Amino acid sequence: MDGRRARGERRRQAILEATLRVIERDGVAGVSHRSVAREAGVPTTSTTYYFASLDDLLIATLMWSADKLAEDISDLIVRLVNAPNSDVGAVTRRLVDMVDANRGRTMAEYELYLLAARRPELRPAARRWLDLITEAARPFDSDPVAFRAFLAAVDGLLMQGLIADEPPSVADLEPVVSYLIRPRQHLDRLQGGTIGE
Amino acid sequence: MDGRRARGERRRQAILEATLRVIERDGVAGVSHRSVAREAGVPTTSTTYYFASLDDLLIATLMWSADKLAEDISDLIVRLVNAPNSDVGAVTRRLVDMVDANRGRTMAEYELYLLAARRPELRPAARRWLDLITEAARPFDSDPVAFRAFLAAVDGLLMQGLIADEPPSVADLEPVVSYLIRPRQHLDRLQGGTIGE
DNA sequence: GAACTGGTGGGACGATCGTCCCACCAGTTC
DNA sequence: GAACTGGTGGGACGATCGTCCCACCAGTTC
Repeated sequence: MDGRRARGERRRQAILEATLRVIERDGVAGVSHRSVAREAGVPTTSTTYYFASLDDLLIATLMWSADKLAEDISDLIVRLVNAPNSDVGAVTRRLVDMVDANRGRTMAEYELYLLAARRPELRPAARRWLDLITEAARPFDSDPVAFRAFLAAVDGLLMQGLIADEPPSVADLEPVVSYLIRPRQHLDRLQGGTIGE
Repeated sequence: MDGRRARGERRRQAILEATLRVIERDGVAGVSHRSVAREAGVPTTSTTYYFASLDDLLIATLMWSADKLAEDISDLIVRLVNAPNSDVGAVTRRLVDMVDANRGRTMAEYELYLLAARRPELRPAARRWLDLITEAARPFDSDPVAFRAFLAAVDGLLMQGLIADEPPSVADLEPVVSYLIRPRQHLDRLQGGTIGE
């Protein structure tokens, strides 16, 4: 193994990670060769050495980041699909975590969405988690329509959580998540309850 | 009325409209004093005359745009809440329209979301339509949890529609929208159906 | 019609940007 | 150890950026 190549590969990775940190902190707008180089502690020319253009750097970073996140999230959802009665709380806690502790990460993800809306080549990366989950859930899923609604609502809850004055709590989100996962149970409970429709 | 002021007000408005066109076409990243001035057909200095900084221009544009959109959308949803059995199709068509014919407009709206996630002063504008609808729907709404799920899913369907390879059709979305609006009916139909759970 | 004032628009400033050039270093190959 | 090669990093280029200065125009006020 060529030691030069190995160190090069490490530096390339360091640049990707630095770029993601810049995006989390300042958004895609804050990414420039110089800002990334400063963050990574490398000379300005390194970023052009490893990535043909700033655009390439941005795309590489967002794809890499989306890949990490997709595997991360889909694990959670697949587990849920396999055992829907197990733990609504786990999903809710994960969502809260994404708009609170991992807020920067989630914003970066939606920066990617928006970029992908304008650039077709980024769309597969942006849809990665949706595709993974949909594929994994297919054999277990008896109600694809309700499942699509659930996936859409997850995106919406996250986006709306990002623009709330303060991040929603588990108690805020749990009823909604529970309804989305077990709608029948929710509706039955409501019917036996008060107002009705 | 001072004719100078009147013309000034018109030019101010023209700058706002030009800025929105630039955002729709190239995103927030494409907005600069020069690009907006070129789009509006005014000298570069006009934009700084009417807006103290580029940031002010951006914020003013997004707030104005969000206001327009909020009233537009909330009309539709309020009508729906008042008569839920009337026309699921109207809502679906509106959603399809937002990711197809009015795609640029919708992307601009989500640029605002993302900016608002980073800047608290923009959040009221970004939440405008959510707040309007929630307020208007309150007296008629017997299931706030399902309603929140519906609103989240609308955001998610729009975002996911923007990153689809081609915009979803009415036929694609109608089942999901129908389920979100009349979940009980959907579930009952499913139970009498095939696989069941 | 003179003084005032809201708006106009050309031109410039320093800063930052993406990108490239090029001399050089440090491992690798033979 | 000489030739090669992957990577390094300082420095510069033209372009574009936000913002400001300032002479001026055109309605308004008296």
